[in-house]
Amino acid sequence: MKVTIKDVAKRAGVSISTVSRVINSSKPVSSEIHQKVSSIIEETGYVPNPIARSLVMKKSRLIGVLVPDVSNFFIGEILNGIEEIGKMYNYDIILCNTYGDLEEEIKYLNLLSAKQVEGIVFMTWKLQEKLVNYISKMETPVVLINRNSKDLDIPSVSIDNFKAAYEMTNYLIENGHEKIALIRNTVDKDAFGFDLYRGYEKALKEHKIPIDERLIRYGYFELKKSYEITKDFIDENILPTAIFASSDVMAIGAINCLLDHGYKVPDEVSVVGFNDINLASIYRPNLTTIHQPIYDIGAVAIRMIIKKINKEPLESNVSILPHMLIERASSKRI
Amino acid sequence: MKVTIKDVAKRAGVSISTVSRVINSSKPVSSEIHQKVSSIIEETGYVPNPIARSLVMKKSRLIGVLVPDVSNFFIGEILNGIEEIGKMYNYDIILCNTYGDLEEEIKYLNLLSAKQVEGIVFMTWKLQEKLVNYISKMETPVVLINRNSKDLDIPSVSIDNFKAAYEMTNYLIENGHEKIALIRNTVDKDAFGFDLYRGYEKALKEHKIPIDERLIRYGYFELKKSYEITKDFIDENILPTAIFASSDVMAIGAINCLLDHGYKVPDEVSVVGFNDINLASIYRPNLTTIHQPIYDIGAVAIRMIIKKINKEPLESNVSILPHMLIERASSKRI
DNA sequence: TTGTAGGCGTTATCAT
DNA sequence: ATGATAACGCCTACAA
Repeated sequence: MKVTIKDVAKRAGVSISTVSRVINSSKPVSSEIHQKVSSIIEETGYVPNPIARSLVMKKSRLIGVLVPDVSNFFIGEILNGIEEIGKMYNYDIILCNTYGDLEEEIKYLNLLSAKQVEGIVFMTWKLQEKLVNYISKMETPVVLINRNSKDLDIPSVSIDNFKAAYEMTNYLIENGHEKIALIRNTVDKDAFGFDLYRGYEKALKEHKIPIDERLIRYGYFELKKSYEITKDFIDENILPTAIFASSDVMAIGAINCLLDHGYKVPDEVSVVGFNDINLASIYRPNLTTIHQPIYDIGAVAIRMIIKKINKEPLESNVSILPHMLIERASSKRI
Repeated sequence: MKVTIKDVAKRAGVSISTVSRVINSSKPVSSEIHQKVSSIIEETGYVPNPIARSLVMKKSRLIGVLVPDVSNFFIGEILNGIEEIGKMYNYDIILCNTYGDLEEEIKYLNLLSAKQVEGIVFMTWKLQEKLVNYISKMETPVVLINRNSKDLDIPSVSIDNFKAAYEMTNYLIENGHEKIALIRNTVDKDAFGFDLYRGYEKALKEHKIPIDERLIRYGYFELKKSYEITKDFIDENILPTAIFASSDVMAIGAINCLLDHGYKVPDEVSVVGFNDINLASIYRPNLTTIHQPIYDIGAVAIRMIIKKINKEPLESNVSILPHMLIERASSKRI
């Protein structure tokens, strides 16, 4: 049987209030009683029941984390940041996998707030409007990951995807590329990575390079799809000199396809990615990519949610973290 | 303000017990009252407070998951299995990152059981004896992942690492290799992967191939270390014809080194891995490796812990899942 | 079938 | 400084 505060009180010959006081040092307790109670807590191995505590305090010290795929390379690194900082503030993390499915997301959003989590860190591939409305109405504070939601009033943290894509496209152009394919995530405006398209477009326009719609395709976050797209470029005989993939994984899909079909990377085709997941520097050739401070994204997100929980003001509703273009072996000047 | 069972009772003009009964269908309720209460629950959006419920039921419907590194490729895939099956049984997952540090592990083990989790899925790189003793004494049920603990009375799930390594070594030998390096994880007997060494040894012995201690090194789970080891083989002029790494990631470290130094894989050196993480078939050359049913390992583990929670008997204390040697492009006959 | 009341383990507000 | 006691929201004998 678990020992409770009552047991301790009884054995110490004091009231439970006193025991509570020494546990929480919420009010002064005479040092001899403090001694006694402490030693009894020690010997009985008493630990306060956090559930009972939550009930009266109305605080669960739980933060829900909703992600579309735990095993995703990018997300795993973010989770590290979330978990570590959460623990630092004495919060535990409840992890939920949504598969990016809208219904699952709403279901879990409900479930979590019913479970009395104090806040929710939310990440998804596609932030549909329905979801935004839903979240805005929730009482539990939510922060979004990897979403520039200046227009929304939901706090969020991410890099400046638009600018990063703009820089990457410029980099390719400055290295002599004109036929630059873009492998986007999805068609949807509300999907993760839409800003990349805008950045790409702007760079091309500024350099007066006409946009070739045939070179803009959708990889749906999948390595395999990206592989197929690249194969299509080959088959359709429109292989560009550079491929800009919206994620490192899709960049690798493209490179794999190229290598499998006898093309040299980067000698014949430059391929660049986005995110700089660990894999980007493990894979050969190393990926030229946009470095995101992935761990920090998680860390900042959970810090924001904790601030929201404590009703502290956020410096800014959207936190934009710095990115960096990293040139490695998968791209070259032509 | 959150609506409680009292509010519902009041508005329905019944007692809270009646409301409780319709929520849990624990006892018969006349259909008209049932109607009424239901509709009020509907319109108020009442949701039972799981914390209050936990307190009286002494069940939190929470399962703790302790892993050494969330962002590890192998672990991410396991988490998918854990999360999905957990949800299926209406359990939530509390995720903790231990970094494989003994003190952290013990700390979290305590923390979790204090948090009233009903069970714990535990994974670590090094299962020190101290930890085993500790776990055996815990009241909260624990199941170990990826550990053949026939000798322990702690339930566990994994593949037959010994047999898998034996098969892999045999495979290499049958393909003409005699100089086979083994990149182990760590020196420790209690570390994850010790059985691989035994399997390797047995295969060599059976084929009367003398064991060359210079070819057995320790990569400590790290790609970088494995890279360095391979570099050492080159520098010391003892590069074998085959390298058997205890993990896919370390196999990739070895291959990267080989490629960087102008060696052809698999033409000059065969390199094989272990685990078959997603990356194994993404990386080029594709890795010959031991396939583990990674998702299932997580799924089985959580099923076991749920059985333990419900005090149902386990068919077996150790669950050994099937593995498979997958031959891909990183190895060849010589 | 329905309601009353006690209890789950804490914290917090009163008195004392 | 210490001790009763009332919450917190829910479940469950027991009574009616």
